[in-house]
Amino acid sequence: MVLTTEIVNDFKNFIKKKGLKYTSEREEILKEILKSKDHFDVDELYMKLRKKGSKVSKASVYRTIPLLVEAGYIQEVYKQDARSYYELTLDKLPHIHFICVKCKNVDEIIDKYLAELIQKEAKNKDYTPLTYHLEIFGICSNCKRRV
Amino acid sequence: MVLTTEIVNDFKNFIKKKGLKYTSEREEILKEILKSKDHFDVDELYMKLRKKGSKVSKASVYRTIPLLVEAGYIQEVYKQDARSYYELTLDKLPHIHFICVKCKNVDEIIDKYLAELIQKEAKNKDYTPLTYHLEIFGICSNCKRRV
DNA sequence: TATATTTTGAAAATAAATCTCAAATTTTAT
DNA sequence: ATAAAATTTGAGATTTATTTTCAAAATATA
Ligand SMILES: [Mn+2]
Ligand SMILES: [Mn+2]
Ligand SMILES: [Zn+2]
Ligand SMILES: [Zn+2]
Repeated sequence: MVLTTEIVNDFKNFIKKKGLKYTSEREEILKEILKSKDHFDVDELYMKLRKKGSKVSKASVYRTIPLLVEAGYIQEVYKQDARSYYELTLDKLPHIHFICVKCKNVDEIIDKYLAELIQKEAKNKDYTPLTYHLEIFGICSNCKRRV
Repeated sequence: MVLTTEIVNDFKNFIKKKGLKYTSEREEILKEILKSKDHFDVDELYMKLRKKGSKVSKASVYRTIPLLVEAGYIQEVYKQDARSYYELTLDKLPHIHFICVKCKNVDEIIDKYLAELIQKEAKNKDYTPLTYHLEIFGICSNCKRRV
């Protein structure tokens, strides 16, 4: 577990180092994302902020996300219905996403051999891996039962 | 190597079995796709058809693709810049896509342990896998050299 | 405090994918 | 072969996530 205040401070330094200005909107968005437990899209995040009384615009949410990706706090994990979903990178091991094509539920699986496999293939191609997605589309056990 | 005429005939049967009508547009689109050697999006496919003098509309291309996916001839392999890319499933082993974030080049890697890993995890979750994508984003060897 | 620079919100623009609907085509029935 | 029924087509309109525009507001610097 990493402290929110510490992350917020690191982000401030990241922003400053890039010659950008540290704004309350950027901080609000980061703090809200740090509370997320699973996958989110821009609209969900924006709605959560509004419900708390925040006045941030959707445009600012869209503009802040690439900064948080670059800073390494979040990652785009998959796209569904032409929408991008993100998740916190912190405290998380790289994992597989099982996406049920019936109910759209997304399940996470940690496989300890996956990272090795990727490192091996990347080295073989002289490729520097940054991030990866393994998405498996199929039918979940719930949906198999109720046919 | 599978014969085009044989595939075209199978597709005709597939369409008929679904109670749909077999049209010259659907056949044209399938034949063009069968010539593809790598990944394509709807626009590229549509442009190739038009250059050959075909009169098919983009709407028909969009409408035929899900049929070809359902029939198992093609697969959506990744999304880039809000666009879906497809490839022929025929004669191809499941593979990894290395996507260079600098030059956008996509490289294919066949890993013989990947399919096993997926089967193992799916069985563990009582999940029926249909398709999967493993995309690795990073920097390719070419782009590493010219910094 | 004044100045320069960046960021913001609101609304317009963009673009891939989907939808609409009358005309054309395919299939089935006669 | 011909007619009727059903589906598909092309063209353009619509949808919707994301990006862009730009004047006003906020931030950083002097
Ligand atoms: Mn996840
Ligand atoms: Mn491929
Ligand atoms: Zn399900
Ligand atoms: Zn490259």
